[in-house]
Amino acid sequence: MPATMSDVARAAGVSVMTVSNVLTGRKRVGEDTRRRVLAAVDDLGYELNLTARHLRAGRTNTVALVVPRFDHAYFGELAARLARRLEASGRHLVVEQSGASREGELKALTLARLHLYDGVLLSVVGMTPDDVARLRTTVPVVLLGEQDMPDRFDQVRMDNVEGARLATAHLLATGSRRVAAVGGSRSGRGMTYLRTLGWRRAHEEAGLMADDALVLPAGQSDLADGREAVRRLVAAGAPFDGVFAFTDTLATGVLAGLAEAGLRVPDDVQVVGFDNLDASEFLVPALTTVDPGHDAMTDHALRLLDRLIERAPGTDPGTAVEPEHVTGPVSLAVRGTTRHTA
Amino acid sequence: MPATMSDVARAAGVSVMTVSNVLTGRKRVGEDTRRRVLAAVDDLGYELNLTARHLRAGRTNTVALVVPRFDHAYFGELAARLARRLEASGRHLVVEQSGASREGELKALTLARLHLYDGVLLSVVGMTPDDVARLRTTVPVVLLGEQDMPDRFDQVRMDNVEGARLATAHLLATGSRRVAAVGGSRSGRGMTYLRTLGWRRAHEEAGLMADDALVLPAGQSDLADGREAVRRLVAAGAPFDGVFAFTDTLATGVLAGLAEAGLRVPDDVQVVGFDNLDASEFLVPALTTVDPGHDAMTDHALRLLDRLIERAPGTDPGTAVEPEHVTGPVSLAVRGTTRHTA
DNA sequence: CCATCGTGGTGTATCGATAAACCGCGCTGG
DNA sequence: CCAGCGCGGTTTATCGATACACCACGATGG
Repeated sequence: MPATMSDVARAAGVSVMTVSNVLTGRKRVGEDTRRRVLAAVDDLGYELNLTARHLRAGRTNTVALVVPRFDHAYFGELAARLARRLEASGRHLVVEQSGASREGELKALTLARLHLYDGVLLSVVGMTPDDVARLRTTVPVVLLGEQDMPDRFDQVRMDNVEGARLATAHLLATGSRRVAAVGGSRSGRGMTYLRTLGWRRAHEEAGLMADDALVLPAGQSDLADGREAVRRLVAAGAPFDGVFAFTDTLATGVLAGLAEAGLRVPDDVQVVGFDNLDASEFLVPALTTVDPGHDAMTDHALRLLDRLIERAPGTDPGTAVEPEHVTGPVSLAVRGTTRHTA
Repeated sequence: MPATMSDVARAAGVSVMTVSNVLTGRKRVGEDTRRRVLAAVDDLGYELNLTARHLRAGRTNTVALVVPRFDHAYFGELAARLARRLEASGRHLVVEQSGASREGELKALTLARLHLYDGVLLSVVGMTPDDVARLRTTVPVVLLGEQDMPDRFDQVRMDNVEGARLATAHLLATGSRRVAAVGGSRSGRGMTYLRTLGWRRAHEEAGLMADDALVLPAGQSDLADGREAVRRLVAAGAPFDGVFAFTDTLATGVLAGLAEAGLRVPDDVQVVGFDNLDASEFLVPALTTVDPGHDAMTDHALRLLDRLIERAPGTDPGTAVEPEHVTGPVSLAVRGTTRHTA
């Protein structure tokens, strides 16, 4: 039975409102009364109930980040960056998991869990643009999706096609001729499709033919999938001298697979990843990878979210801000898994 | 202006309570009325306000995990495991970050409490036993700390000393004679101290002398710290033929440092980590590491938390459950960074 | 033939904090 | 001499959902 505000009020011989005022400092309170209240608070071990405050005030100073999975390094780093920024503005980040499934994401959204937060950053993976379009929520939401989502929402994306093109072009420019696309897929609209597109485009630009047999899909376990992809390539006897792995985690698995197969990196096979995770620089050899401009994306996401949150009080549909779709700048971090020349 | 329950009630021509009953299914409602209500809900795009429900019900079906940092693989994996278990019992996990500092942990705990989570799993790092002892909380809390905390709280720990002893003993048994302790510290009570203790103990048991000069502290950035430790060892010209890194992340950095220095693993230098992260198996060579019995720890933590949550309604101090301190079983996952024989 | 029960609903108090209105009181200025 | 005001509070209404008591009405049973 936690102490409530009126317990404190009674103990201090004042009204609840006075206790509230002392605690929030929103109104002047006599020094004497103030001390009595604080003493009572201390005495009863009282703690403010944020739920109640939220109900009344409509603000939580808390932003949620909904990610597909807790155990993906990319999202961990994303969360850390966001938390740092939010902390600076006196706010708070909590992370929730959607389970990387369409159902999970929908549940995370419709379950009205959203109302617990001032705003939500939603990493869309499983949901289709249609699902998103159907969302009826009044809570400020910014999508961190990979694919292009309906205009109704703000969205921050990576430039998947360009990043993939950069990665593949670099492999081709440094001498690789048969570049596998690990994590790719020939259909859909998601990240995998877009990066496959970039991979294809780089081939075209180099006047080369992309071989669809080198497109290897990934499943749920990136590390194992990356290794498995190499195993399959080797088993199939398909010649390959380069790998564009669609995430750094997949690339890590790929490196393991190559080592297992006795293939040297970058001498026999060059490898490029995507994400530029903290750990990638420390792999042996250090991973060449696409840097999706983390900081720029973080900045954009928070700017868009704040814009929505500011507007919230009025919520005048007339003055509705025009949703923005921004795309981060990509670049290539060249390291040890690729050669410097052909 | 989001639609409220009474908006729905008005639209459907029923009372608020009936709407509530339809939505929660807690009471029987006539099929006809039910349909009208659902239609109105759909029509107005109504979303349940969890904040209000929580305020009234006093339950959230949500458990919070407070970790030092979002961007540490260990905590990501921990969160994923916990979420999986909680999901199975119809509950929900949210993750918060404390910033690895004493203040951060205290603040996070306060916030967590205020948010009316049903329970909190707190990864203690910065707080001292004294801080913990001072905590006055009515919310179910289970500590996931490294060091031993006051009896008043349930706590799940790794067997740090034994794990470190195992790791070091393995290095010594397979021929290493000068084993660096990367991430170690000669004082304090925390994880670093305990693992240093295990490192020392293994030496004693082998009748060898542990050299304090081989204890290298780590800072905030494990990956860089691991690499830096090797650089320092090499620069100092201190001979060493084994490394016990206090986390797998440090070990990853160590491997990078060794590669940079042209030292072969495991031929010139053997390496053992601690944590058995998912990625560790995929490093090249695959990392030998201490497995802290993740599943057992998860099970224990949730069992203890549930016990506290069950008891919560009554909260009779007389029937208070006796707090438990459990320690997970550690074992060694032997892989490629160590040899099989001396 | 009346007491009892089940069905499908309604009314009201309540969770804890807070915004806004209000209220004595002593002081000041015109 | 009185309107006006700053100070230090108190009262009241409210946020949105839900627990609980209650009620009308028809069916059931002994």
